[in-house]
Amino acid sequence: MISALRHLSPRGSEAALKRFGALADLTATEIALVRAAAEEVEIAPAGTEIQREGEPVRRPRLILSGWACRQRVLADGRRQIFGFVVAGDLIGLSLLPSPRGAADLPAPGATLAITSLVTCDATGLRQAALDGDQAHAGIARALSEAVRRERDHLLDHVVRLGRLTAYERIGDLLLELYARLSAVGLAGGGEFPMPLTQELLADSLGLSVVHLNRVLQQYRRAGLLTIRSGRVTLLKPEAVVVAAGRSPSNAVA
Amino acid sequence: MISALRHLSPRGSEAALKRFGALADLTATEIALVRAAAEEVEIAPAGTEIQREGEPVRRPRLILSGWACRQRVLADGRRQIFGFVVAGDLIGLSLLPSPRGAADLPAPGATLAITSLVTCDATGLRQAALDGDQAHAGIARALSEAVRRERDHLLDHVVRLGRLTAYERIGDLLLELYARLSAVGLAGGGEFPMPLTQELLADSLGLSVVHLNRVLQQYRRAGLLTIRSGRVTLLKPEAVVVAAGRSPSNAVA
DNA sequence: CGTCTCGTTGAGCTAAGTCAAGGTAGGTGG
DNA sequence: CCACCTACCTTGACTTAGCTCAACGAGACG
Repeated sequence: MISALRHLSPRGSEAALKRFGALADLTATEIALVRAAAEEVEIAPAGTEIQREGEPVRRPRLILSGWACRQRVLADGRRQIFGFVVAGDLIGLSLLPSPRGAADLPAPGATLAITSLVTCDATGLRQAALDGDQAHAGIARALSEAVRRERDHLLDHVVRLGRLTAYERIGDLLLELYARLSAVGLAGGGEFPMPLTQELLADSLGLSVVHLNRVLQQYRRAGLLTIRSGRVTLLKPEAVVVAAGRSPSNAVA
Repeated sequence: MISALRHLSPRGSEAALKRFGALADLTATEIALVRAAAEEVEIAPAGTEIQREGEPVRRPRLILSGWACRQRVLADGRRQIFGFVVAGDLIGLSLLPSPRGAADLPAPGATLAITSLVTCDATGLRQAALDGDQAHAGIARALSEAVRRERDHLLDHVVRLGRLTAYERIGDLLLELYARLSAVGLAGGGEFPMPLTQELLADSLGLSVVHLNRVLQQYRRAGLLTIRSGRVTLLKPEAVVVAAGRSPSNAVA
């Protein structure tokens, strides 16, 4: 199931590495450490279940390129997606101490590769962060920051699902993705790649595919944005911010 | 705002301490450490905002008795509650390394005392967990476990909001509360105290108060449970499990 | 004996879901 | 090159879960 090929010399992972470094100031030594970790990559084809729910958590990995999502599937087939993972994000990372005991716990959700996914092992980075060595303080800060952001995204998602309308939810999620992809250099000028099917978006936003489609039409007809051939174009980003019901101050976050 | 009285010799906190100890096996020394931390308590009256959103995170605290909730309020007044906190739970705890930098970050949500809330400072416990001393391994495991459970509850909440019907959401939340309170000895025989108003429940479950009320009627009329004078009674717990759409295996979790 | 908070109920409305039928584009095999 | 999948998107018609507005009841409290 985790059919993975191993390669050397990854391509196209520069952005992810740069973004990881942007989480905190890193020393030259630390940067070298990160690059070394990214030397040996694993490629998972689209559709692969990187992590199965309930099975022991795998070692932490840094995404170098591609998209994944964390999800849970109910007994009757209903699915809820917790969030999406893009280049520069980490999966399976917990900065809890106690190396033993903390691992081998059942995963609270599955992780699914949406596109072909290139990752590298982040176990070394995690250990560097936890060894208390002052020389690795930057790595520690970067990983803390990554964990913190993941948690914040989850809280945002709870608000979306609980208290935003379908129209607001969509705008809000697209703005989050735009901001996150911009940080990795994968978005700019209001555009970004969008490999997510409407089914994935619907299962993330707690909507039916049909309704999601109709609400997207509203955005399209209002001239606020378009989604075509795997790309999102925010034609009027400020208007989308308003549509999402965000306060202007919260806009860029 | 954080009008807090300081007392010694807390009363009624035994259950919370016992439950904290149940998160992991603790040595006698560790138990003494926890008891020492619980010597000096802070009492926040109901309605107090223990932690304001956006303000620097306060030092971690262990709840000895009372209820609180973590929430976010939107610009137009809509509110989303992320979850409830009861005796034995921790608030403001992050086990990230880097003592500096990790603190002073803006809180991603507010924490509100629902009832009068008795807490004690958990900074010492946190430090004991992070100092790497083998003598504190139990504390470290207990805190990791607490963080892990909090995250799992949040994921459950996302599923509730995104993919469960109102009827299922209510049953599911009540079952979670029942399980958690049972662990502290505050619930048993299908009964537990319920200081939450219908407004709090509604803002947690992403429903309107009116609709929440009506769905509660359904449960009541079906003879599955009652909520009266601050107490929930699960008359047919197994039937509630079914109503919540949980698989039997997942029932007790 | 007002007033306040909380719970309850009715009436009517709307956001969102379901069911069902096409449409489009890329991919594969004859 | 065409014929045929298959996965995904789109649209229409209809149903329903959940919301809003509004009124009222009951207990708590000064």
